[in-house]
Order: sequence, then C-alpha cells, then structure tokens
Amino acid sequence: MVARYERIAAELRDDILGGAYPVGSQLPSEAELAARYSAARGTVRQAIAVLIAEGLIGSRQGARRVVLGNTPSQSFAELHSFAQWAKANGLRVGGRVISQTPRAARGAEAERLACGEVLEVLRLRTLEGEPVLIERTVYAGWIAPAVAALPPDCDSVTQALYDSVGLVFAYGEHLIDAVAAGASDARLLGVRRGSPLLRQRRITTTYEGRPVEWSDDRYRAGSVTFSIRNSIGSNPLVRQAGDLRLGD
Amino acid sequence: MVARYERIAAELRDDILGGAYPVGSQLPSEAELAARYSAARGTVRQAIAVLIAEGLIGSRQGARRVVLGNTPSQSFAELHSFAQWAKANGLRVGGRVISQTPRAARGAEAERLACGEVLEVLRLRTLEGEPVLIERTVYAGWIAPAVAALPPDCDSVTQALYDSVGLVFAYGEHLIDAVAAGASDARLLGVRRGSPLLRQRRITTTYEGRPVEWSDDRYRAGSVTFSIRNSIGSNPLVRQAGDLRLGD
DNA sequence: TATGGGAACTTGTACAAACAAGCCAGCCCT
DNA sequence: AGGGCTGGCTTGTTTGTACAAGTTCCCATA
Repeated sequence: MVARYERIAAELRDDILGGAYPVGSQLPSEAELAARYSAARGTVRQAIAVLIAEGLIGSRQGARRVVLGNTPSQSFAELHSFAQWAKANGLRVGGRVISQTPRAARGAEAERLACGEVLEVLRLRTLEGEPVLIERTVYAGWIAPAVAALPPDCDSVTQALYDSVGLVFAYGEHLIDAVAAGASDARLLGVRRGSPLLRQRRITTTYEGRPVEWSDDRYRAGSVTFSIRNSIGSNPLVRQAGDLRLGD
Repeated sequence: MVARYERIAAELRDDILGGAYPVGSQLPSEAELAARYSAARGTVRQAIAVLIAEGLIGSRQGARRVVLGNTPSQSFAELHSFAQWAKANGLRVGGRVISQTPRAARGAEAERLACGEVLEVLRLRTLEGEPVLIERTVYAGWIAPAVAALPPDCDSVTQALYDSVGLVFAYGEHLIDAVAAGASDARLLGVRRGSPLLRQRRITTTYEGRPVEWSDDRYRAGSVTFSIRNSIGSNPLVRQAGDLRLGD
C-alpha cells in the first residue's frame, strides 16, 4: 500500500515530466490540488514537499509555486551502488575483484568503522566494457564474512548483501574531489599517470547508524558526473576546505 | 519572528552538536519532545524533519530515531557563493576579474539563459592568498549591466548583486566532475597543464525560475571538497553518465 | 501618470485527533 | 535454552481547523 501523498506526488511528477507544466510555469494552488485529488491540504503539502526535495519545483510564501526542472531524479541506491545506478540508466556494467585481504584496522579506520578487524577489497568496474572505476573498499569486520563469500564477479555488492544477509545500506556520507591517477590507478583504468580522476569517498551505515564500509572510488575523467539541485533553505551539498575530517 | 519548529530544531541540533546525544544514540520519542517543548506532535515532527534533511539523524517507522552525525551543515549561499562559503569557514578570500566581455549568446546558451545577449566574465579566486579557483561565468543579458557596474576586485558577487539590485540567487543546479587543466587554467592557477581540476558547472535561477547565470568553476585539486549526506528515500545528489544534458 | 492602500489569494505555521504500520522486549510454551 | 507470539511503544499517514505572513494586482487618490 503506497501512501496517498506519494501517489499524488507521482501524478504531479508525471505531469511535470510529461510537459503539462512547462519549466517556469506555475502550479495550481494547494486548495485547487486538494479539491482535484479529494485530499486534505496537509496531504497535498506533503506531496509537494517530495517534489521540492527532488528539486522539481520551487516554493515561497505568498506566491504560486514554480516549476524549476523536468528531469527525473534518481534514488539513493543509484548514488550508492554503481551497479544499481548503471542498471537504472540502461548501461551495461561489469567488473571483477582485483584483491581481497583481511587485516587489522589501521589508523582512523578503527574509529571510523567502529571495529578492529576489516576486509579490504579492490575492485575494477567497467561500463559498456570500458574500465571506468576503481573501488578501494574497507568493510567492517562484522560484515566481512558475508562479503568474502560473494563471487569475485558479483556485479552489485549492495544487492548481494541484501539478498544474502538482509543488510540495508541506509545512510551515506560522501566526499567528492579530484585527484591525479597514481601508478596502479593508471594501469588499471588504462590512463596516463597523473591524469585527472573524480574521487568519491564515502562511509555507509545501517539504519542504526552502524558503519558498514568505507570506500575510496575513483572514476576516470569524463565517465561520470555528479548532479545536484538545491535552493535557499535546503542545502544537501556543501563544500569543505582542503583539511578534511574524513581525509587520509 | 522565528518559527517554533525552527527553534525546537535549533535546540535539538545544539544538543546533538554539543554531545548531549552522541552519534549512534537514540533521540527521545516525539511524544516526549512534544511534552518537553509544550508543542503539538506535528510541530515536533517538523523540527525533526529539518534535522533529517541535514543528515544529522535517521528515522524509520516503529523504531526510535538515531543520531547519525555531529558535524554542522552549511547554507545554500555557502555552496553557491565562493566568498560566502569562505567567510563562513573563516578563510581569507580574494580575487580579481581577468576579463569581462559582452557578446551574443552562443549555441545552447541562448536557451539555457533564456536570452540573446550575455556577459562573459573570467575571474580568478584566491584562498589564503593562494589561487585556487577559475570562474568562467556567463550572465544573462538582463542582469549584465548590474554585473558590469561591480568593482573588479569585488569579493562576493552574490552579495553585491543583492545589495545593488535586490537579486536573490534562489535555486541552483550543479554538475560536478574532474577535468585536466588546459593551458590558460594551468597558467592562472599556477599548476602544470593536464593536472587534475575539480569542476563545478552550475546554472542559477531566481525565485521565479528565471535563469541568472551559467558558470564553469574549476578548483585546483586538493583545495576544495564537496560533501553530502544522504539516506534511502532522500537523494539530493545523483550520478550521470558522460553524455550530459548541460554539457558543452 | 505615478503611487499608495488595500483586498483577495497563496503559502507557512500550529494545534488536535485518530488510525495504520512497524519495531522490540518480555512472556509463555515447548 | 530456544523459539514464537503478543502487547505496548514509536513513527508514519490523513483529515480538519485556524491564523499568520507574504505576494499580486486592482483601484482610488494625488
């Protein structure tokens, strides 16, 4: 059973994406929408809040809401999981495990992952047959056995861990910057040493806030772009100066 | 007059940031908070929604809410305006206009900015005296006179335009990727040609959804990092494959 | 022709109530 | 000891109402 406000949000989203409300045009008033869907004003407001969070429409007190964009947004899983993102975009994904070594947590890892033993995995990922991503992932000790049991050519670790042990990657924190390719990066990705890579470092936790993994992902320049929409009063993405808390 | 739910959110945020609720611990129930603040449950829920959007706490039906982090988040202005971000972080910012040329809109610009005449500005920005950012900004014709009237060493264009003509940068869409430094990038930033740069392309609009500027900002690697927190069910940041809608 | 004041409209905030859905701990039974 | 179940707790959804605050636009006035 899907909530009412979600169905209303879906209908409005379809209208916007379908061109019924062009970019720059005004949405009907809350009262009008409430009447149209036979719902309370609060329910309509909840539906609209969803679209505002997606960046599709803008809102300010006193004025009618405005359509800001007409491109669909993606799900958390697609940001978090390379395979699920690729699949949702109709791209063919591949990859293999290069190395997989259990070891003791080093330096800040122990605190970051809240455990002493970790499993370090190095994966090379391909898109449409081309190598585009190097994943250096450190898994917390308590999930390491399930990770080690996965086949080396497993496309979606996220999906596999959910299927095998019911683990849900619920929250993530991501740091994005640019780095030069090191010797091993360059060899694996087939680029020159020193060429630009887009780096995404992330730490992922369960619903309870328990850390699951810490990863350093490096994309070949030109292969992937991150996109974000924001507005005054909502600020999901922030900048940080060079000296970073999660840095190493 | 600040809204009640914002004051409650601020108190809870202070509690979390101050360590009263450590990372991983549980928050009091809605009913408990409602009693403590003598507010309705709906109001408390609104306050909590703010903190969830900031990524400070996680929530799921049936279980107590959990503290996910204890680092403050920043404001939209700080993502959008280099100067305001630097200021908020206590960094000394400088910069100057390299060139400023009015011209006809080219290619996709006319559609993107919804105008025929544009003003192209090239700025070099410094942080703590070091050059870190090249800004290539194209302003829509209707705001060009106000931009041209600014002093060449103006630190915050965003602030200056608000002060002079009341313009508010309300919404933004950002694309983030990595590129190699070109010849002019390298010269201005004082790095070698081909060295990695973090690129942020963005388009900014007013409250009405009217495009104001289109910018290509390139940061020297290591100087700046973008950070984002997300969760299942909320997905502000997305990935895109190489072939981009806003690309050129 | 400008300009100021409103009136009507629209979104934001707050409260109250009821039910649905999911989680968790403790109890009971085997 | 272990497993299943139940009941209480907690968050999610929906409706209704009232007022506050901001925008827009028309109209009367200077």
